[in-house]
Amino acid sequence: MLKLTRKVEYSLIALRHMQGKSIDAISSTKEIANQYNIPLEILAKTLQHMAKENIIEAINGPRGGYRIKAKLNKINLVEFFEKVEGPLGLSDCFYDTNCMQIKFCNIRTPIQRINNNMINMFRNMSVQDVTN
Amino acid sequence: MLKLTRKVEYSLIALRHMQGKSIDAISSTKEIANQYNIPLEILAKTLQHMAKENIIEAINGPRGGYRIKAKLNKINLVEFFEKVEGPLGLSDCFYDTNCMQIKFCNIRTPIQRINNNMINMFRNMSVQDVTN
DNA sequence: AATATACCCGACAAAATATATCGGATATAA
DNA sequence: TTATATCCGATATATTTTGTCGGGTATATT
Repeated sequence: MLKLTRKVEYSLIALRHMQGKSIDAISSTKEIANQYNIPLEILAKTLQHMAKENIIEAINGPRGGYRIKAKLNKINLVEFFEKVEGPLGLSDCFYDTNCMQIKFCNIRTPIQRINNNMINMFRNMSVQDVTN
Repeated sequence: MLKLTRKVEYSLIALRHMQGKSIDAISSTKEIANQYNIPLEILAKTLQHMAKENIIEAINGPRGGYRIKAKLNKINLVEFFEKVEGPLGLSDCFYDTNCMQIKFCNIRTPIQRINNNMINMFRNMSVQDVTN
């Protein structure tokens, strides 16, 4: 409950890794996977995903890899989490109306207040706050 | 990612239900399950668990059920979540040292800061803030 | 042009977690 | 005595997360 996924963690590890290099240095999947002991294929997927979201940029071919593309201090953690993992919320019912209990539920409003607090907290932090 | 479990939600729904009654009124599992459309057996487990944690009190026999035992304004949400679901943290590595990546990890400290923010947020809210 | 390296990507598989069910027990009011 | 309600371990199902596989495309280097 209330955990980050590995995908988010791997993404942050990779970004922090790239952040530690000069601005246009390139990091390959293999390099990062080896250094942080992350399964190669999973990390590959994760990086491809971030590339699609324009957080990083892919360079093909031998000597290829990735480098940071976005301004990490301009992306807050809610945006980042949603780019990597999809909709964010303490309960599905805040972005998906398929809950069978919704019409009986007596805690939706109070939970929503907590949810707003959580969202605000994450909105007040940038990716760079984590990767720096 | 970052979701409450049904168990926590059912617990809160039940507490709020009881909170709406007079102090020593008794609510049965069946009554609550019916009213909020919750599977009976799951709710039963959930209530038994809360009873063991002394949040509510069980009354056996016919016309039995549960009533609130603890001061809900004295239990913060971290305590509550941990009573119901166990240890709380954005990553396992903050309460369990079994992560194979821990010695390579470059984001543990920054994530821990976020984790502390989240914990503090939940610590500043009582169960009663939700059930009232 | 051939080759080797690295990204691309959908489909699949395994593992972990969350959710739900079952069966038989005990307690107690009526 | 009976019916109702809690108690509780074991098991089953569903969902989500995590990891794997196979065959593709792009490009630097030789």
